Amino acid sequence: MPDRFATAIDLICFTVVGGALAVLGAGAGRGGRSALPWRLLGAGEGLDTVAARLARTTLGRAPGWRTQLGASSDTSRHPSLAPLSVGYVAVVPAGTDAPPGHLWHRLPAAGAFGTRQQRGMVAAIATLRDRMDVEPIAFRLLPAAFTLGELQALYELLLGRRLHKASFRRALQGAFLVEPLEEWRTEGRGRPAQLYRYAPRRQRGSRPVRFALLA
Amino acid sequence: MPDRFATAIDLICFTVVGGALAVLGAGAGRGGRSALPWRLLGAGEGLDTVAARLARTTLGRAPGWRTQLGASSDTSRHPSLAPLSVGYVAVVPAGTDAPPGHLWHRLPAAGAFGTRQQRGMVAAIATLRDRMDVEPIAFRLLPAAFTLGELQALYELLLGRRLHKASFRRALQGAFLVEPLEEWRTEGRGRPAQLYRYAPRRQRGSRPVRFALLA
DNA sequence: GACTTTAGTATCGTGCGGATACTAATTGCA
DNA sequence: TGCAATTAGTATCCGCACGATACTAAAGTC
Repeated sequence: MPDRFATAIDLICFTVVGGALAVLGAGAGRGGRSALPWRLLGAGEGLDTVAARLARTTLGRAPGWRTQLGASSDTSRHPSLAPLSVGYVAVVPAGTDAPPGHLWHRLPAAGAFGTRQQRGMVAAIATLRDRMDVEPIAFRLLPAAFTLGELQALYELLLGRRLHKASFRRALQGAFLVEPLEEWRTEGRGRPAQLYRYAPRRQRGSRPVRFALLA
Repeated sequence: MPDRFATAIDLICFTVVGGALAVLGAGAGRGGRSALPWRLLGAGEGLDTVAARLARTTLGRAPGWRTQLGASSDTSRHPSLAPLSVGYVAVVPAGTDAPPGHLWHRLPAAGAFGTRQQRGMVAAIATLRDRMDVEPIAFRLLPAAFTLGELQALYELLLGRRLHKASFRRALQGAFLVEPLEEWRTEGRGRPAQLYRYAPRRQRGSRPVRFALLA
């Protein structure tokens, strides 16, 4: 008879709030400790299925993107007391309200979470950064219509460094990922910015561009 | 009382045999089915600890590199009957003998493994390919001393495409990853190739080179 | 000794990415 | 109403990394 373990699914859900990444915390009032949303795995349930349901019921909507981070054995204590946990990252567009009983914690959320969960967040952001060149993570963190300035700012946020405007746009154009709308948005002063939408057309001559390499 | 699950650790261990990747299978005789080495997680054990021990006891030595792939809930049946499994990838240098009761299966090992395990191998190779630019995976798949031709052939094997010799060497030089030995190896006909060893010196001016981008 | 084979290097051209500077369109203010 | 300031977006130039090609070097083979 082998050992058996309770298994928790953790959700690390990011959005953008005021130009910074923010992570969804459950049950925190003012200044108090927060925790990642989680759910125990039930018999006969698949990991991805449970993670998808956890995200959907927590947020009230399906996240724009989601993937598994990996499994960890919690020598330090998981809130559920489960010795095994499987982490999932998800993203929702900027502007998504935190569901009732939850809060967006802008990073670095030094005080709000335990150190174990903060380590998970670091790994989660690394995953976002690693995969954003090949998956539409940045676009899922933005509303359907966005300006190229917002898109670049998001890339800079995830990559942790400034990008060159002309190079960014050249690369973006070469990748055939976005489509301009006949719509402009004026943001205070300055020339209005044209809005774009994510419309990837993988076509002949669309060379793959690794934005992460741009300066 | 939450549901509890037996949990298996799977080991996907690669080496190079005759210019092709090979994966370690347990218990296969001639032509028979093979299975990945695995071990059930015990109470109070950490995932990484168990994976390291599984690799060490299976191979008789610590692998040159190892990392977690992720967790999966086995709707199709795991050999251990555990409903949960956590996969690990590892590599050992070319020339490592298969331990007693095990065999190296050169890829594509179409017949030897079940489809579930073959999917894991595909994911494992994708992980190797994704991380080989930032972790010394290729060097752990080679003996301590190797020729640049062998190194390039290994990169080509993992990336699945030919690389340009001069570009590869230029990039390698710029990365300060290897050090020439005062030793040459003659391989049948042709000029002998100088041997090198992995000796990374992260120093001023060692620009990071993404070999995966080379043609 | 000529040919073949493999290792390794040099040279050149092209194209991408970064710097810089420019145009465009709006707000704020005198 | 016009000018400065601000932000969006583009054009031009240039350096350099990469790929192509051709070369040299050192061994085996006939």
